[in-house]
Amino acid sequence: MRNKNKEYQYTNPPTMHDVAHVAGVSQMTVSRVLRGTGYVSDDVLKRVKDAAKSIGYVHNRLAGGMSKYDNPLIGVVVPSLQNRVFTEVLSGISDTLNKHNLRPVFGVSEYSQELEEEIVFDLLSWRPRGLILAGLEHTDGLRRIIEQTGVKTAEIMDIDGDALSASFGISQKEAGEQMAEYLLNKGYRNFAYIAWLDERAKKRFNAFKAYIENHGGVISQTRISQKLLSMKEGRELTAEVLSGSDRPEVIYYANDDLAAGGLMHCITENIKVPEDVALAGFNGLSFLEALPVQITTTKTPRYEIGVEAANWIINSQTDGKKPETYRFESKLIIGQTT
Amino acid sequence: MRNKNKEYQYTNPPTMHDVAHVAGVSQMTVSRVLRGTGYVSDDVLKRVKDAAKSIGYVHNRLAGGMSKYDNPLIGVVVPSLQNRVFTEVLSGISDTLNKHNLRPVFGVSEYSQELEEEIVFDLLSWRPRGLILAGLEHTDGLRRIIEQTGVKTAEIMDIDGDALSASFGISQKEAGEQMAEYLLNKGYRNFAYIAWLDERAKKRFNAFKAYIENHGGVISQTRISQKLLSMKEGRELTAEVLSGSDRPEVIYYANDDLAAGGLMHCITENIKVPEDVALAGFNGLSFLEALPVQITTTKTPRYEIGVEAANWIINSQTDGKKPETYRFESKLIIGQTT
DNA sequence: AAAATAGATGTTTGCGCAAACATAAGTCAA
DNA sequence: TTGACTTATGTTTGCGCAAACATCTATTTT
Repeated sequence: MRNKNKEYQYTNPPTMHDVAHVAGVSQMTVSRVLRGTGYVSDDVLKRVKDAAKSIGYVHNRLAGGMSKYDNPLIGVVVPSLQNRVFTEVLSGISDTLNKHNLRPVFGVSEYSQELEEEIVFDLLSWRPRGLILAGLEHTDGLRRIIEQTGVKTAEIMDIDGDALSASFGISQKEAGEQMAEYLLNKGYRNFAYIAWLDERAKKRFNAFKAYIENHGGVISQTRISQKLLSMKEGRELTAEVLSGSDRPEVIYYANDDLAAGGLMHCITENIKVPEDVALAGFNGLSFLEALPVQITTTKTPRYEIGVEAANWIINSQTDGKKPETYRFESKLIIGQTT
Repeated sequence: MRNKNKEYQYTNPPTMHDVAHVAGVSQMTVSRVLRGTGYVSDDVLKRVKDAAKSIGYVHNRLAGGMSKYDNPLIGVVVPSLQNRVFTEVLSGISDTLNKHNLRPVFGVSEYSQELEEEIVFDLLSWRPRGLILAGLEHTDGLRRIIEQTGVKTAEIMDIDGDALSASFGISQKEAGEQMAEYLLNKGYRNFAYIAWLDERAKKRFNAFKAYIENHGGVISQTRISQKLLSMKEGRELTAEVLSGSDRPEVIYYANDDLAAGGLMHCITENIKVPEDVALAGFNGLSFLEALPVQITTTKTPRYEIGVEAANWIINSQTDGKKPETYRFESKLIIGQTT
């Protein structure tokens, strides 16, 4: 075996055995060198590393992953990549995983629970160390799979409901009520609501509506977009809402993009904000700071949620514990539009 | 073996062998049922599927992946998730891969070639079917690894340079020249440039600058942000550029977010666009349509680039072919800001 | 009726790695 | 100088699956 023959015909792609042959050691020694475990002499260390580099050896995790059970993959499923909220959470997740040399494998569910289930089932075939999902609403099938496999699962963005094992997010209910309370205190009574109803927005709005109606206010109009939520959509729906005879005093939007679109409509049409109509958004995206007028909104710690969810996957023990809730605070940002 | 004993104590997590035991068939038959290949009777088919579901069996790709060589993972590395351009490309990639039941494993390089190399090396340990990278600029180490492993690699967003094996994008050079030509024809001669210099923007600007200077124009100011490119940044830098004594006639921005920020500054400060200063962006993001004024920009087919790159990975043969270039057309969108 | 074929299932084997164990040489204390 | 450890390496084994091949039965063809 101590044969430094550089002409060795290794298989394609090269294996540890090929590296071992070139370096004149055993396969196991190569394994030790490449993982940095156990005892290895300096001489052998160098020979092996050189050999690996010279033949272009790349570790094969499919093989090693089989014998042990410690996989550096984390499954991540988000509803959309078009929504900044999710890309910011993803950023937090990605940055955190990077630090630990873990990789996200991921899927986009298009806001469909069925597709989410399919994707998760597929992701589980990679035996990921953990799973990060958006929201608390999932199919029964998904819940069952997760229980049966016992995969460590973090649910992000929402904490109002039953978590599988840990949820990370703000209270949508509280955020809705907080905004309602603020707007009522400002004296507004006639409200409109513009949204695209994803689960989180739905919870927020229900709390908002209940609070308003219990305190002498009224939701006189609601507009639910079927398309995705964007500035353009917000602008169009705002035009609709304001064109009617019963003009609301305030429009509450399901997110900042919609609200910013509404503001653009008002600027274009010379509608005074907040005198003619007040506007409020949700999320507290940073682009709001660049607008001519600061929009009132609720700021949510999206990046941090991603970071903490990822950290939890990495560090926590979940041996039969009860579901945990990691509550993040949302913050009312009072701008010039209310 | 024909033993339908439901009390069978299977290992945790369950394997095909466990399913086989419960269903009273051989492991190989289970494999056939679950993959839908070969001959299986209806009776056995049902028994196996039921057994798999009842014990919560999830396919283990780490095992199967070893014996064959056909992996449903695709490695994807993008510079950032904060930049909409990349999330839109990712959407195209993700949608396309979804259709073929392939999954992206992915990493964010933070615009660092060194980090990109590290991530790619790590991704390769999963023996992905292909790799999608952003841009044509990579470390020598990365190039070497890709050659040695022969992994099928698509490079997206840029085609002005040497591709490893296939590049998908627009000609940044041409886009820069096109905008320069248009603005010169409009009569503008004094230009400012605001950017965050990533490789693509750099190429675009160099072509833009050369064209301007060769045709009697002058770039009187350039501002390079060290932070990420955002509306807020665009607004601040625009304020700076316009505060000097030598006011440019036009500001060319490296992307639409910056340009929109500039527009917001002008709206706020009552600066007339394009009379006092003209503005031009890049990308043609859809949120521009919601702004009070249409910004002149260059529209790029980001989603399509993602789709085509993914399709190429899925379908093409790359046995020693020369590098291919898939050229997409960018389109000048003339708005009201020039 | 014999031969050929389609249909349904089982058995053996090996993928590339790392855990577990085995060996062997060198170092140190008593 | 012996035994106990430390350091450095090798050997065997099995992870879970799918390819390759082997059987065997029921049809169909000639």
